[in-house]
Amino acid sequence: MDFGEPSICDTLARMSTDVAADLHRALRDRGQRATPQRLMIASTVSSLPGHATAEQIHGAVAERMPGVSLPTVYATLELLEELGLVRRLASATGSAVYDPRTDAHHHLVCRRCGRIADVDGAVDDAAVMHAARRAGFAPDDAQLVVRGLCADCAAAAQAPAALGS
Amino acid sequence: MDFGEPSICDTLARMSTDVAADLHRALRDRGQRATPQRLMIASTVSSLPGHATAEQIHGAVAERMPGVSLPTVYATLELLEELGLVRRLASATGSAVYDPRTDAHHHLVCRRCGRIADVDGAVDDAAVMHAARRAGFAPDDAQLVVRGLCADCAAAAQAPAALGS
DNA sequence: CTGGATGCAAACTCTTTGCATGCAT
DNA sequence: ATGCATGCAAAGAGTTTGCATCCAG
Repeated sequence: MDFGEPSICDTLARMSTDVAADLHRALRDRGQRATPQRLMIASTVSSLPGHATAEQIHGAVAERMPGVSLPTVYATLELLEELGLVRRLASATGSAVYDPRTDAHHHLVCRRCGRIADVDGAVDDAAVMHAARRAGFAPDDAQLVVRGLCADCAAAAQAPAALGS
Repeated sequence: MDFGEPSICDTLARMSTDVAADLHRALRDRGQRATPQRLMIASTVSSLPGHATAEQIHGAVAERMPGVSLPTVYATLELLEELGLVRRLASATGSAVYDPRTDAHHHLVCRRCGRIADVDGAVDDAAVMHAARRAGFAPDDAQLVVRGLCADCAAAAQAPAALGS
């Protein structure tokens, strides 16, 4: 339980110590290695303002740790998803997005630009969850996906030719 | 309003007349062409028992109308989605799936095999919809996505080594 | 007739895999 | 020292695009 060894302190100094330490311990428990890349990717993801694609995460990581490869980012994101530190969302527009929020929340998906935004609010899903269990399905969690137009696209749709000012 | 012309009757005879006739009229209203491929793809999609990938739809269509190309299937599915006859779902496992059900319903997504199943039931999403509008989002509809394990995968997870009868 | 739709093939994007090197343990 | 993780490159899957031909209107 001694984390005083400074072998990775150069790396830790540039990332959120909490996330890195938690991940380090979680990986130890699983018998996996706490590499600087993994710690940095986890730290970067947890500090994201919102959702991001693998490529965006790769770019953000590369700013502070050049040389990290995209396959490593994918592998680490898969690992972080198994650990419950990030959630992968299937985007309608090609690339998957990763959500650093692990608490219960819902999503707004713009049908025009594909952007995904978080939205909070209580949802009564008891009837559906009950129906799911009756069908033999073992639910982990449920999220509401609201399709529609984001504020920008709604404005663009109402004034498609008014591009002035 | 005279649909008696038998120019596409050979095709119509092999598909649901209702869907084909409805699509024919909808396309006419949009100034687009009612080709045999489009009518057959629409008919095939509407008769699907559940969700299907573009490739599965292509295969089903090819059984009754050989020679239809995959790009045409994609283009037609995009057209049908615009017309509201089918809904494209972003699958977690690579390929997108198309849902012939256009009424309000919800989905069970297996985190292990990726299968998507329908589930019915009322969901109270008023709070989230209100929060969405307050954020400037213009919602079209909302569906609940329940993640978990399907019956098959739950059984496989509980008895990973017991493969006997 | 005429322009939109099709079929073919190739391009394109995103993601995963194979293998040699390197580093955490 | 040991073997998992990395980086590179290439393969793979799914989807879209370009263009010549064809057919619905």
